[in-house]
Amino acid sequence: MAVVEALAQVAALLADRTRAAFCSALLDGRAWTATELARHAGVAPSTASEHLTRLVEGGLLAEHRQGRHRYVSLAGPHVAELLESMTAFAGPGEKPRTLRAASASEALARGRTCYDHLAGQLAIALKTGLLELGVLTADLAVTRHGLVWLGELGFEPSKRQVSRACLDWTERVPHVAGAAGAHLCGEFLRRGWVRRIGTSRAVVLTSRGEHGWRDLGLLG
Amino acid sequence: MAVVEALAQVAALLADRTRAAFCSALLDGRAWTATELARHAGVAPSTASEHLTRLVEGGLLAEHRQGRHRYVSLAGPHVAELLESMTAFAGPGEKPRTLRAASASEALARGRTCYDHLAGQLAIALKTGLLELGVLTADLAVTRHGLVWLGELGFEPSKRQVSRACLDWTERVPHVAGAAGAHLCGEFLRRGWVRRIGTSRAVVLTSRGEHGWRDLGLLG
DNA sequence: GGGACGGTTCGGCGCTGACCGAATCGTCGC
DNA sequence: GCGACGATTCGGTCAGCGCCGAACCGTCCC
Repeated sequence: MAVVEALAQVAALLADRTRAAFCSALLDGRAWTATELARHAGVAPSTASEHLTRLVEGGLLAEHRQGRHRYVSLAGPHVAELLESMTAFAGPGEKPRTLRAASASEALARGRTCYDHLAGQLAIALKTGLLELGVLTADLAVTRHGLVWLGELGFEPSKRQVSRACLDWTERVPHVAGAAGAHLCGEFLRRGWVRRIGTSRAVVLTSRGEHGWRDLGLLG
Repeated sequence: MAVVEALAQVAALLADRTRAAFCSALLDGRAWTATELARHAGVAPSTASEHLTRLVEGGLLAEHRQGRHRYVSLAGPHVAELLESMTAFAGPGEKPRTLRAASASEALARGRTCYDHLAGQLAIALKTGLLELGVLTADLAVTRHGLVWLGELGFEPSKRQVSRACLDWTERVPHVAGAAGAHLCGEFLRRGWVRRIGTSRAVVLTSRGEHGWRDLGLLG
């Protein structure tokens, strides 16, 4: 019964609109200040402060104080995976109403970061390429050959699970998370192959990136 | 922002102690009547009825009316996976207080069903055996050889994902879910190799089952 | 030092929702 | 038909919590 209690508690943390908005914003993998989140969610700073305290105590967020700022971020990849799987379950939802909202959600569907890896159509394209190259199996496990291939891109195995399926909530099929997904995303950003759009989670494949992917055999 | 709304709504469904208890009970994969669940959770039948309606409308449960009974069950494997991943996140929780609770939770830790597949120490033993036989890779994907092996046990691939890692909330490591996990569990129950303890989710490996597992090379 | 600003604490308001009991409906079995 | 029983509806109560504004604390910068 203690387990039930714990389940209800973690669910309660996300059951509030404002806290859910905080977590959703933090899915971009970066650290936000308390005020930024308050403005983002449209609540008073005092309200945001209390919510953040609860989320940190609940283990969903990590905080890190610096001078007069309180930076918060997701407590780890496991939190991101939990959030994505819940969002995927919650489903596509209804269509956006305004033109502004429509173009924003379209950009997100095209490509975005999901904590530390890629998501959206871009991630599915990447997965397809990796499948064709024989880096991944159909169940998204990395093959022996795949490990060599990843190694050439600077990947080094750690104690973290190499590959992990993460259900994409816009495409409704799994994309690649785990250590490999995180490494690829980081490498693409570092090389300028993938670039963030403004300050949002949305990303695009640059023309340099398209070139790079083609050279690696990921496209076509 | 519609996505945030949906996330909060599905979380709110599980944020209540009673509803969480319902879902947790239904993780045994069977259908329960409304009254059974009410008694199980210690609430009035009227209260249970309202909760069930909300859970069904939210897509978490499926109902199926028969005469004067209302049977409910989890809406599918995706719900079970969501519940297990949330429970795994919520963590081991504190120790049980009473002797009765302790022995019950010990039985659950030893072996249980998780919707349609095995969980607990028994599932980890199974996973270890499957790894040694080369049926699975370290990332829990089924190998080509594994498909043949499973086929000899009557497994036929469908459109459902063959293998899927499901985080075990007592053992804190992944066990095997997906179509393969479900088939093995069903087959073991059918053969009498694994038996339910009373009416709970807990299961044990029978002596016949131990024999069978040894013959298959799963033990030792 | 003094002002600006990020963050927190506290008191109070208002709404949501979880719960029960009583009444009612439908089904089953005698 | 009649009683038993599972399930539902409805009205009413009560606790919990999300929100804000005001006051306050620390840090930064001039």
